[in-house]
This record gives sequence, C-alpha cells and structure tokens, in this order.
Amino acid sequence: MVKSPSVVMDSNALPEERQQRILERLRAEGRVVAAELALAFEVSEDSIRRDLRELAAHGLCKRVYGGALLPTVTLTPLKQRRNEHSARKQALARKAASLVQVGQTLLIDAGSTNAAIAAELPRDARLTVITNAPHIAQVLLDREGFDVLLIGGRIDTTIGGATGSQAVDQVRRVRADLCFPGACAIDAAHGLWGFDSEESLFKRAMIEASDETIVVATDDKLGAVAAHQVAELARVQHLVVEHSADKSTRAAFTARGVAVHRAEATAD
Amino acid sequence: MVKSPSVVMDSNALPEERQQRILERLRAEGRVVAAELALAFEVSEDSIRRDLRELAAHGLCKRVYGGALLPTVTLTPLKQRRNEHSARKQALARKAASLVQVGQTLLIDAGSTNAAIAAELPRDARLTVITNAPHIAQVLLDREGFDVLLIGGRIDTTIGGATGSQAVDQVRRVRADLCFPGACAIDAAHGLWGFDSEESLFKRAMIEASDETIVVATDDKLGAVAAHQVAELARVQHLVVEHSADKSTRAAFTARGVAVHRAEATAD
DNA sequence: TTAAATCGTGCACAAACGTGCAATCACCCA
DNA sequence: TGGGTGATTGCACGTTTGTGCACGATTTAA
Repeated sequence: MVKSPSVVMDSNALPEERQQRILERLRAEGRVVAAELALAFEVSEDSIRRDLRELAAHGLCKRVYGGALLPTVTLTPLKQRRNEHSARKQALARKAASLVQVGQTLLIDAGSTNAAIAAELPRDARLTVITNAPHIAQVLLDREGFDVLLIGGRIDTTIGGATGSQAVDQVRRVRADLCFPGACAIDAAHGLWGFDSEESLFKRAMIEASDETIVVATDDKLGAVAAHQVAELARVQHLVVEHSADKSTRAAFTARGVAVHRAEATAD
Repeated sequence: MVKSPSVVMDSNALPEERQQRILERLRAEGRVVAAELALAFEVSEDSIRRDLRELAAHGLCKRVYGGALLPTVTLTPLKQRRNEHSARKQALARKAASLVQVGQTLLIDAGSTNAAIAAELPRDARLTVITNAPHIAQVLLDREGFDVLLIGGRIDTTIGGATGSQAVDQVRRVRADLCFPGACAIDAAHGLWGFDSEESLFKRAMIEASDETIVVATDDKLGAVAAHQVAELARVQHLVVEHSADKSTRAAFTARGVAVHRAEATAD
C-alpha cells in the first residue's frame, strides 16, 4: 500500500502554511511538480509558481521547468570541476574581468569560476593579484605580466586553496581594491553564504581586506542554500550573473543597491 | 545488498532532474547509452541527446557515438608539454623520490627538477609536502593523496615560487624531515650556492627547518659556483646526480661524507 | 563497399512560464 | 458605517522551453 501521508488535508491551507507543506513534500521526495501541487492544494498553478518563486528566493528550493528540486550542493572532485569549462562560464568570467581597472590589486579566492576569471584578466593592466589557490597563481604566472602574491597555509583539497587560520592571518596583512570570493551561495535577503566553516571565515577576511567585493555567481549559486554566513549583502558592491539569470532575481539585488552585471549570451 | 537507487522511478522526471540522474548514472557506471536512457526515462532519444549535449557543453560528460562517457581528465594541453621533463630529468627525479620514506614531511623548493620529483613521489605514502611553488602544489593536488602546505609571499616570476621575507618567516615556523632545495650550484669544496640573494636566504631557511637535505643536481649544476652561499656542504646529507655525472666528481662528494645516488641510465 | 545505427537540424506543437490586471477578501481607521 | 489599504488569487496574453518527428548527413560494423 503506497498511500502517501502528505496528500491528506492539503487543501484549504493558508498561503504561508501551503509553502511550508510544499517544503515538506520537497524534502521528503526530493522534487515537487507544480501541476500536482496545484491539484493537491486546490489552487491554480500560478499560485504554486508564486510559492516556488518565493521559496527559491530564500534559497529553500531550486526552480526547474515543471516544478522544483532541492538546491544542489554538488561536491564533485576538484579536477572535474575545473574541466567544466563551458562557454557560459567563460562569458561570465569575461564580464567579471571587465570590471577590473588598471593598476588595481585583486584578492582572488580559489574556485573554478575564479580560475576562469584569472584567465580573462587583461595582461597589460599592471595588476597585482593575491590568491590562496596554487592553480590560479599558476595560470597568472603562465600568462606573465602579473604581480602574484601567494597566500600560504594548509590546502583544503576539496577547495583547492589555503583556508586555515594561517591563511586568514596573511590576508589580514594585505589590502586590496577588489575582492572575488569564490563559490558562494548568494541571496538578496540574507547575503553571502559559504558551504564550509573555515572557508567562510577566510572569505570574510578577504572581504574585510578589500575596498569592494565582486560576487560572480553561476545560475546554480543564485538562491542556493548554505550553512555559514560570510557577509551581509551590504558588503557586496557588484554581482556578475549569467545571461540566463532570472530577471526578478536580478531586480531583487538591484533594489538592494548591488550593481548587477549580466554576462553576454553564448551560442550554446 | 541494496540495488542502486538510480534505477527506480526514472520515468516522469522533470527535465533538469533527468539530466541530474543521467549524470549520476554516468558517474556510477562510467558510461551511458542513449537508447537505454530513452527507455528508462520514457522519452525519445532526441531528448536524451539534447541532455547529453547540454551536459557536454558544461564539460560534465564526453559525447561518443551511441551515448556518453566521463570526461577525459587530460590536464596537459600545451604549457606543461613545453616543460615536459626529458627522460634524463625524469630518471633523476625517480631516484630522488626513492629516498623518501612513508609518512615523512618534505620541504620542496621551486624549480623544474623539483616539479619532476613531485610527479614521481609515491602517492600512497602519506606524505606531507610543504612548498613555495604553486606549480608543485598543483601537481600534488592533481595527483591526490598528499597533504599540501603552501608557503605564501610575493612570487618571483623567474623562479616560480615565493622567496621573500614573508616566505622565510613561514618556513621558520615549520619542521620537515627532508628538504629539496632547488636549482643550486653545488661544489665539493665550497658547498651549496644560489644565483639570487633572496632566493639563497630562502633556501638556507629551508635547510635549517629540515633534518636532512637532499640536493638533486643536473650535470650543469655539478661543480658550478654562484654568487650567494646557501650552506656548507656539511649540511647536505644526500646528493642525487645523473647517470652521466663525472666519476671523480662523485668521488669528491663521497669523500666528504655526502651519500651520492646515481640515477638510472636512459635511452637518449 | 553496403546496410544499419546514430546523429544534427529544422520545424511544429504543447506545456510551462512571466507579467499585468482585475476581482475578492480581511482588516484598519475615521 | 463606509471607504481605504494591502495581500492573495485567478485569468488573459504573449513568450520561452521542452518535446517528438522528418529528413539528410555521418559514423560504425561487416
């Protein structure tokens, strides 16, 4: 007998109550379908979509065509992640790199997106780059023309960069114009979040050592959920998103004073 | 024995959910067949092909005739090929790596010879490696199975590693079993010499932080003398030389209490 | 070489989507 | 009592996205 307990008494629910129930279903089954929810709660799909939109804005679900899924926290090996070198990520990186000005000092965190940014930085702009990621340092040394400062410490293999207290100490002793904290979840209401405790502490130190912060977010990072807060949204001056990023999500950031930059569209 | 959960309930999946499941299958089995997927998800092969196309665009799979495979992780496009060690250097590196014992902590300087050594280190020996060179850190992270500690500081582009006072400070705060100072000139009468003032200071700090020192010298480094002294010969316990190294030169080092190790002969 | 399987592309259609608008309802304050 | 206010909802409209099919090109195996 397969009678699902979540089907009972779902109609006549108050809006807030309904969202709560949707969340329960989502967590129980890993996915929800908009049409099914509309049927169960006896409301139109429009209302369900509104609910899902709201939940997604709080990072509680990830909207997909047809319904919603649990937010993806993909812990793929570092070597593979680096190979996810799509045209989209390159377009994102190019837009981010265009925000950099001649002679500036940049603080760049580890991460595959940031590595892509490093590969797009203008070579002739007399840039100084401070990074905790050997891979990024390597990219810049190979390209030549950059002043590279390495942040030392024990390297977290899943992150690909140094993040411990030793690394934090060193970051505290430098000063940068711009800061690119990597692979965060970002949310218009709650700010910047990281997946790991130490990692988040390091990112926070980076941001405090910089005049301005630029968050570069692939679509899956927008409205994704994470455990540890890195910073308030007020500490973020710029947000670079993919061309495909949701319009209302972009508007939410703009409304809170964040300059949103949209990457060019790609062929794919 | 629990059957793989990815087989159940694959039909009626939301589009994005389906791609996620395909990826799971791919990672579990190493390959997926388009026709089988179409059957499992109850969609046309066209849709499956579109999914695979999209995954491939993100670098998450490699499309082949009939389905897809895991992406080939070939991280040696051009830049490393240029640095590709000659057979001689590799033989030298292999001999040097054979001196390392399980569980040891190594202090490895920047330099192409040392990078070759890093590539030859045994993966399953629970080694801790401290290095000032992003390239070496990178090699070890990619090979997996190493504990990597990064020495930070401003990177000298001609050396490819950090050497300033900041780097020296950090080296003073660690302790290693073995030390591989890179690219020195070594002479039986005068000891170890470096080409650059700061570089030499750093090497000296490395040696002082280690119990034993292993100097790995290509033929052109043997018997050469440079401007800045790094250490007395008494601080050097091991010397690794090429197969072609001069016999009397080897004898001179042996006579002064240095254990000389000769690399295997190579084809070229 | 030939035949079968697979692939890419263009196309049409349906489902899902975002947005603006009007209707409804609870609630508050004059 | 009555009008204003804000939240919630369903609907209409045009747009985007996913899907299957047809057709010709390409690849594979015999």
